[in-house]
Amino acid sequence: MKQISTRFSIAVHTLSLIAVSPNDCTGDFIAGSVNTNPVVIRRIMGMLKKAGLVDVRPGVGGASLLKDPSQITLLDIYRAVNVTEENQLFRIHENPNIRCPVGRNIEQVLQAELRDAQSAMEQRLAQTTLADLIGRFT
Amino acid sequence: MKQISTRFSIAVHTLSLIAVSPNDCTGDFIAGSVNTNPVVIRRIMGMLKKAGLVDVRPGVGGASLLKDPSQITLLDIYRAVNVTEENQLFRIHENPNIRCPVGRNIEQVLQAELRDAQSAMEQRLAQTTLADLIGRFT
DNA sequence: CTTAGAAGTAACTAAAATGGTTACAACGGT
DNA sequence: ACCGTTGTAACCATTTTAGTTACTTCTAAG
Repeated sequence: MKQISTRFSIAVHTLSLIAVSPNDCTGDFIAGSVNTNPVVIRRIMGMLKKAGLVDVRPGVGGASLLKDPSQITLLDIYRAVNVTEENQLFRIHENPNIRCPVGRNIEQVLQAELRDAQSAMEQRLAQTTLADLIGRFT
Repeated sequence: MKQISTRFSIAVHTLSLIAVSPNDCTGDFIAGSVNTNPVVIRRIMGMLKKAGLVDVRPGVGGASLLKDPSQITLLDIYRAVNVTEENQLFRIHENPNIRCPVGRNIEQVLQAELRDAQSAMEQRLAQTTLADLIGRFT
């Protein structure tokens, strides 16, 4: 089955690190904690930057949060790294046979259901903030 | 972003067809309504069969539901076609640095949140039955 | 018993997404 | 000016899909 990219969990990890140790958070340092290649971190940092969650300084290095951890939800992070795809968790097969009653209506009927299901997941993500997570890294 | 396979929507389409026209539901007929290759349908039918949702008869052909449409939820179908993967919608990066407080705890903390989010989506899918959908194919 | 039609399945392919990697340009304090 | 860092481009191996061809197996009808 298809799974949601580790970009999401890496982004949460990255933001947690920045929140916990505001100093020394270079891409290489974060990559060391995540245990991956620094370029992977830079790519994700670029998405977080574009989403307005972090400020990254070229040259000198180091990142800082642009919002308080209590104001950043998992949904914010999820949306930041799931680029380019607007809103579609589920795919629906295309071009069903419109001469068939089922084929003619399946897309519209299913889309409403799947949108609701996706929304249920996202609303759950919106309930947890970065601050909530940090509190559990005892 | 990764999306959930069209296997799911095709499976819903397939079961709807079987429920609406219990006769003549051969793989080729279903493939004609879905507008894909018959082998794709046979593969999905095999999964639905293994999940105990349909009975398919080799030789003569034709499929029939093993449960009433009001007893088949979208979650049942979702689970039937998302084979082999047990329960993981989200992936979490592996082998974080355990010498880092964040790296040491991120997996456990995140896993609880993501499980809840996935569960929220699945519970929404469980609220809709095949009978609900069929009623909308006017 | 034979045959036609259908399911079951293996094997191959193209396309897309992912995550890792190397390489290099651009930037900015010290 | 230098050094460490960010920002990207380019490339690659792996995985997942979904479509396709081809072949075997099965069952009912003739």
